[in-house]
Amino acid sequence: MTPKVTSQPIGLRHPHRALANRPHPLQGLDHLAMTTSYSRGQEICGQSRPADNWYLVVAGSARRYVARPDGRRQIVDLLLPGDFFGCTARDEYDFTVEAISVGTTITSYPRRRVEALADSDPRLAREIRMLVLEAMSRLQAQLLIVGRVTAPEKVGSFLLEMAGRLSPGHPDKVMLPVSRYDIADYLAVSVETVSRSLTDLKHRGVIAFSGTRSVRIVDRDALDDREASRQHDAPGRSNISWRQPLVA
Amino acid sequence: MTPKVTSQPIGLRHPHRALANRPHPLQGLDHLAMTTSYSRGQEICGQSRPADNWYLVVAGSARRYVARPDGRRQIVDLLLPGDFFGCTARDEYDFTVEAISVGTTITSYPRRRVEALADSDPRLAREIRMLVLEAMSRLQAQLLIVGRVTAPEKVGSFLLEMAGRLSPGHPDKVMLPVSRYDIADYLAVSVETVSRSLTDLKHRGVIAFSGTRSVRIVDRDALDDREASRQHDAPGRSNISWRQPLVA
DNA sequence: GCATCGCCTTGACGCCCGTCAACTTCCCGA
DNA sequence: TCGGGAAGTTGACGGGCGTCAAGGCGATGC
Repeated sequence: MTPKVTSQPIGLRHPHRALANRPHPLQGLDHLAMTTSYSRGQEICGQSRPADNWYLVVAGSARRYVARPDGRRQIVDLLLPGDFFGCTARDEYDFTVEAISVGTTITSYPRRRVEALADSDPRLAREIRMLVLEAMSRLQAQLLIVGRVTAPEKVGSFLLEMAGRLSPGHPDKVMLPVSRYDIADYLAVSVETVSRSLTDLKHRGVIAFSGTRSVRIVDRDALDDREASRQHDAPGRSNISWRQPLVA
Repeated sequence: MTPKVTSQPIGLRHPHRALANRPHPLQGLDHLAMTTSYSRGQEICGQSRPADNWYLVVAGSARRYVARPDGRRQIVDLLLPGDFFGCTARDEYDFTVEAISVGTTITSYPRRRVEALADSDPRLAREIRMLVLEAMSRLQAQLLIVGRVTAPEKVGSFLLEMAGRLSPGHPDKVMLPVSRYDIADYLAVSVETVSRSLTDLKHRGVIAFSGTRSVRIVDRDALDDREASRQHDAPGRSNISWRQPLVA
C-alpha cells in the first residue's frame, strides 16, 4: 500500500538534470511540501487512488500512463524537472505515475491545504493555473505527435520535442531519458517500429548516435514539420482548403 | 481581419443543445462577457493571433484544430456547450477554433480583465482552474482514443465519448454534431477509414443508424474498452507486467 | 570470468489502412 | 423544380506497421 520511498526532508541536492537555473515553482509552499526520492520503476501515484496530492518533478524523470484492460499502456505524459502533475478535476487519479530514472526526486503538495492556500493567495492561484496550462500544452504537443501519419514522423517529432524540453540551450544534442519501450508507449506504436524508425533516420543521415540513448540531430529540417520519411513528393491530401465551407 | 459575426447582446436564447440544466459557468462575469453567434465554418479565434480572450461554448459545437504545414489538420478538441477554450499559457493562440453547427453561440471573456478579477476573487480563480482541468481531461481522453490500435476501435471509443458528453441521460442514442471529415481529423485517420469502420460496426450489429449522423449504440460492450474489431482472440501483447522492473 | 536479464535490433510475413477513383445521396439555393 | 456541390460510401491496390521470432549488446551480480 504505502510505497517504500526514501523519504527525506526539504533540503534537496539536485543530483543531475535538476531544475537548473529556472526559478523553482511553488517556492512559497516549502513548509507544506515533502520531497521524496524514488527508485527506478517505483510508483509515485496510482490509478483510481484518491487524488490527495499535487506533484512537481525536481530531478530525474517519470512517466504518467494509463493501463488499458488489454494489458497495453498508453503514456500520456513524460515528466521532466519543473513539470507539474497530479492536479485533476476528479477526486481519484485516472492515471499512474512511475519514476523512470534512478534517484528521481519529486516534491508532493497536499491538495486540500494548497487549494485552501490558493483561495487566499491569488499569486499562488495564478501560478498553479500556469503550471496546469503547461501540462495541458505538453498534452496537446503529444497529441500532435501521436496524430502524425508515419512512424518515422512520430519518432522524429518526438526527438524534437525532447530536445526542446531537455536542453533548450543545445537543441541538437539529446540524451534520451527513456527506453525504446517507453517511446513506443508514448507514441502508441510498437517497440520494433521505434527501433526501425531510428535506424532509418540514422541511415538517412538525419540523426547520429553516440550510444543507444544519446542522439545528435544532424538535419533538423528533415525532422521538422513536414514528412520525415518520404522524399519530397507525396504532397498529402490538402483536405483543408476545400473542406472549408467558405462562409460569407 | 475582423470576422463578420452576428454580434448580439447578453440575452441569449439557447436555440438547441444549449447548456441545458447544468449551472452556467462563470456566472458572475456577465458584465464583461460578450456573446456571439457564428455561422457554419466561421472562425472564432485563429492560430498565431494574440490570445486576448477566453471562451465558453453556450450552444452548438466547434472544432479546435491546428493546421499542419502539409495541409492536414489535426482536431485537438471538439467543443460542446459548457466547454471552455482559449485559455493558454502563451500570448498567442496555437490553434484555430471554428464553429461547426449553424447558430453556434459562444461567450467571450477579455483575458486581462478576467485575470485581474481572478486575482481578487478566489472563487473565480478556482472555477477557472476547474474549467481548464476539464479541458485537459478532454484532451487526455482524446489522446487515449487516438492512441488506440485499430480504426474501428478509435471510431467506437469516439462514439462512446460523444455519447457520454452529448446525452448523459440517454447514453445509447447519439446525434453526431460533426461530419465524417471532422471525425477523421479528430481520430487522425482517413475519411474512408471512418466510413468503413462505421459500416463495419453497423454490419456487426454493434451500432444502428437512423440517418447518417444519428447513431444508436446497440452493443455497448463491443464498443467498450477492449478490442472492437476482432473476435475475442488476439490477447494483445501484455507488455506491461514484465516491463515493470519490479523494484524492491 | 561467466551467467543472467533487460534492452535493443533485425528479419519475415500478413493484414490493416491510406490513397486514388467512381458513384450515390443529401442539402441548399437559384 | 432542378442543378450543383458537399458529404458519404464502396472498391481496388499497394505499402507500412504490428506480430512473431531470433539474435546481439551491455550492465549487474555471483
